[in-house]
Amino acid sequence: MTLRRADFIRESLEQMIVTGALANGERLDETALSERFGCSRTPLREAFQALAASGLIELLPHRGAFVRHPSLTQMVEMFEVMAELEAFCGRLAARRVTSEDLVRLHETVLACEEAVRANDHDCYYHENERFHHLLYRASGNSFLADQASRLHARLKPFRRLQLRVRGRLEQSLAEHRVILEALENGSADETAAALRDHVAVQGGKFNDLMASYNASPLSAQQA
Amino acid sequence: MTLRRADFIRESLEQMIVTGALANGERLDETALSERFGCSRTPLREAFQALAASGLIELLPHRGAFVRHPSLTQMVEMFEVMAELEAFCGRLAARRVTSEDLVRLHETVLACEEAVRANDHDCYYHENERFHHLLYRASGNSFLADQASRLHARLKPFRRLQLRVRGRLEQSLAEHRVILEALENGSADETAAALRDHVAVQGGKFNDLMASYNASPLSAQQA
DNA sequence: AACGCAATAATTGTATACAATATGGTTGAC
DNA sequence: GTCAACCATATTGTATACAATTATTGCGTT
Repeated sequence: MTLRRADFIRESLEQMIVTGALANGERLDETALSERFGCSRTPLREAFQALAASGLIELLPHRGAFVRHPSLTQMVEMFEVMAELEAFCGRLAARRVTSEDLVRLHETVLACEEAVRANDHDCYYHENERFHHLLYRASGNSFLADQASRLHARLKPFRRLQLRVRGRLEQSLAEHRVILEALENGSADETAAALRDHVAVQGGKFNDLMASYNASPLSAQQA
Repeated sequence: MTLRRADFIRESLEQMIVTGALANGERLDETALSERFGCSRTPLREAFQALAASGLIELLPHRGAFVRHPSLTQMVEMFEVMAELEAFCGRLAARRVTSEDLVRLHETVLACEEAVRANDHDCYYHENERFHHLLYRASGNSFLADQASRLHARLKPFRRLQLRVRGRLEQSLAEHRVILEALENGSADETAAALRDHVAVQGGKFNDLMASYNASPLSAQQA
């Protein structure tokens, strides 16, 4: 039971940052936040350390904690890395995937199909998460899986925006099917390529992303 | 000027962990360490947060901080990811590298040659670091460069052990030459492949690594 | 003798008090 | 009138005191 006050605060602040409730460049006032959370500055400062480590805020000595939303450039850079990490997961998984993994992956694809039919974006979103995390684990490299999961989590708000684009659900589902088929065939190159294309921000997707970025509350001026 | 006590402590503890001065599974006593560093528990706890974020220690609620050295399996996993990250850096750099970057890379290769002639392992080690960091930056993706640098830093103690193996210096230098040549030719595939081979733990290198791992102070029993 | 429970001790988590540093405004000189 | 230096204020960094939780040890029971 991890009932540490600091952990709760970290998660809360993380939510507030990624949802845009806290604007970019905003300074996190320790006193104000401690009153808001009904605690002292101590657990807040511990939460700050963790947030700074994951890059969500910047900690300037004797000056305070500042929210750092990724710029459009940084976001594209992160997606570029994410695409490569996922491709590598797929490459390894093509050799190492177990039959149980494949069963679970098939389940998520079926669930995704159901979600598309029902036009249930939230459901699709969650099954999509499950598909990707299963894939990370199927790589057989737990360190890689952790790294991929972390970056995946950081890109979460932007992915959510992307899925709002009309027709993206169906396209995403079709790509999942291609990935899974390549995986079952055990062809590493095809799996990797399919995942890279699935994740990478390129062509029309870039314009969609840029549009949603500009429309999102995260788009406040950069430092 | 970042003269925070907590930052100094973090670096100190980091050193103590990676050098093996702190054994695996060892519990970090807040009171004992605060006396040793001549400070209170507060900056120590902040340092713990940062160390936990980079995976060097594990923070169990109400139980304390425990040193977590990577197991041989985890180490191999990390090298597997490192190889892929560097390969990707090379792939991008092959398209994006500037002439200034190439000049600097040539300088490090020359310095490495000098170090090999003088049989100066420390000098070679530092120039090797410089070569790789230049490459990360040359990828033109600063997020990727950061991620690569972080993992590179975490693998530092093990790489140092590897370079001790007889003949490894000359082989490493030769590989640097191949990488740089591929980079100058602008051939992404060759650069990526050369870097993957350079970093990957495979064949005889695996045995060398395993031997040095078992001989190192980090090899204490896993949790 | 072994197991379980309870009280005690030790350690972590949090609050508060104090010290050090940066920021902003005011005053003075040029 | 502008710039620079200095002081006042606010905020961060650290120390210490207190609360909450866990580990340990001893005792009693089976």
